[in-house]
Amino acid sequence: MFSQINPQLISNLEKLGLTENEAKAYVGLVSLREATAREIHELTNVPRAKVYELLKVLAKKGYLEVRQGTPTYFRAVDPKQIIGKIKDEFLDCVTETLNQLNELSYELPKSSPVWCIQSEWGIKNRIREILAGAKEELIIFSSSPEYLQEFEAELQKLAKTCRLILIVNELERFSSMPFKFREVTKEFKDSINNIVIDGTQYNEELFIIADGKESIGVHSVGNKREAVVIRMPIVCYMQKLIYSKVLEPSLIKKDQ
Amino acid sequence: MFSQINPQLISNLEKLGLTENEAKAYVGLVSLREATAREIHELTNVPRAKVYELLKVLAKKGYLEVRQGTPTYFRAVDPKQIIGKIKDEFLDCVTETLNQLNELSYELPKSSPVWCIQSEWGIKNRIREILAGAKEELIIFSSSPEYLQEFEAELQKLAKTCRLILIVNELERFSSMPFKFREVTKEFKDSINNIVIDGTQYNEELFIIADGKESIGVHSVGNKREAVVIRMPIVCYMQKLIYSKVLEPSLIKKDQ
DNA sequence: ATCTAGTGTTACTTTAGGGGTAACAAATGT
DNA sequence: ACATTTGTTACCCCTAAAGTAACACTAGAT
Repeated sequence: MFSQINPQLISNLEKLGLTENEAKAYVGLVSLREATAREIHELTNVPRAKVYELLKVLAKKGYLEVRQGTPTYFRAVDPKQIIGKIKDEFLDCVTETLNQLNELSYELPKSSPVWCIQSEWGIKNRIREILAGAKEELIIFSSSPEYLQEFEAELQKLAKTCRLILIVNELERFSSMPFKFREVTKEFKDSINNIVIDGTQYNEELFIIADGKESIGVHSVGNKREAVVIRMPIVCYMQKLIYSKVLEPSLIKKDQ
Repeated sequence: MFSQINPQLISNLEKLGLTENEAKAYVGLVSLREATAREIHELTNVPRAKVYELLKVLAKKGYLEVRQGTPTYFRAVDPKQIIGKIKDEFLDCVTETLNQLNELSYELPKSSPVWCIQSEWGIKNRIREILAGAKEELIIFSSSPEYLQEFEAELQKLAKTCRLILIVNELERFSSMPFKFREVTKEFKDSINNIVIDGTQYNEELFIIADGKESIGVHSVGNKREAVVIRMPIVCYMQKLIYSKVLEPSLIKKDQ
């Protein structure tokens, strides 16, 4: 009674493959250490009638031990063992699945010209992929220090192997990062600040051009982020051109 | 068409948290690399109407990228990334869950006298636990070399630190294992061979007594295995006595 | 021995999520 | 202008899991 069950724990166990009631019963039993069906029911509010079958299932899975009798007593197996078992089985499944998927997809040609990515994780993932693939030149425009910072490690590595051109909208806000930044023209800065199309406001946060053939633009629409990957060489050359005009003339690198 | 979808792969992906249709759609897209909703539908037989929402969900999860248009094109993200992400999230969940469970259960007192274990895995687990806890003496009866063999490694370690008494029903069948075995009396051998209670046949496969205070008996009922753990010192002393009478008199160790 | 409270089982209802089908508006192509 | 395809919506169906209620059986109490 005093120790109310942690709903977060229940939902975690559900992610590990138990049903809600199974999770509740197991947690109840771990709390009580050793108990009858009724005691578990009273602690967890799982219908008493259900507790019996649940415990049977859990016993068959090896999650608990049984002492026959009236009433029957149950005892939880050490969670470390149980969770360890679940983990091992899951990891086996992971490697097998990956192998099976790889049989289907020889290697990804990354063929197509324009792609839109809608998941936060997918965007970061793709950015890292592009950074990892950059060989010679990397042009980056950023208006969000926080977001850029997430890739600081990768960028520092890249700084050794290829030409890094970092363009930002306000120098001061990026002063904490150990890179040489350039600033865009005021004109450009104002024009990019808040783009509104069809009533929705776009906010360009990051733009990367790698080796003049691959680009990714990240912008937020409302509170959602979205990214567009463009792989057509022509488009990227064009965009390179734009960015070279976007910089304050005095800051343009000569050898570019 | 030619590359029929591997149902094993689908069920694996389901274990990793996708629904059946999500799995099919994803596998279809990985196979096609880049495709429209219709193409995925034709390859996987997932109703076309469903494909759209499925792909939306998968895109939001970051499993694929989108090229807007009519028709909209979809592209699978490298499975290594996706499965890796799923794995990481799962492992996070595992450690969090374990911590939460451990907050509930300080340490398991393993108090109670008699417990029954019904899962194959749970039995082996408990046997190893008992072996690990043995300090001085270990009496083991086995009638199944295959089963005993599973614990060969543990037993070899134990042989150095405590008195190992291995009793078997037929010496020849255990000749492949590097231990000194003793044989039971014919009388006992016959009596234990096939015990029938209430029409069901019990087959005692393994019996362990550790330090005269903890015992586990494993027997098969029909094709199912079951184990009984007994932790009452009295019972175990009694059983030790029985086993000392069970051995051929000539084989009894003097200092026992 | 009888009564009663608690144990264990069974059958039924409800609910939610996933899957399948059909119909339709919008977009595209002829 | 028409036919086809795309993308969306509204349904139905089925199942797994959760919740409910009733009942036979046991064990202890009187």
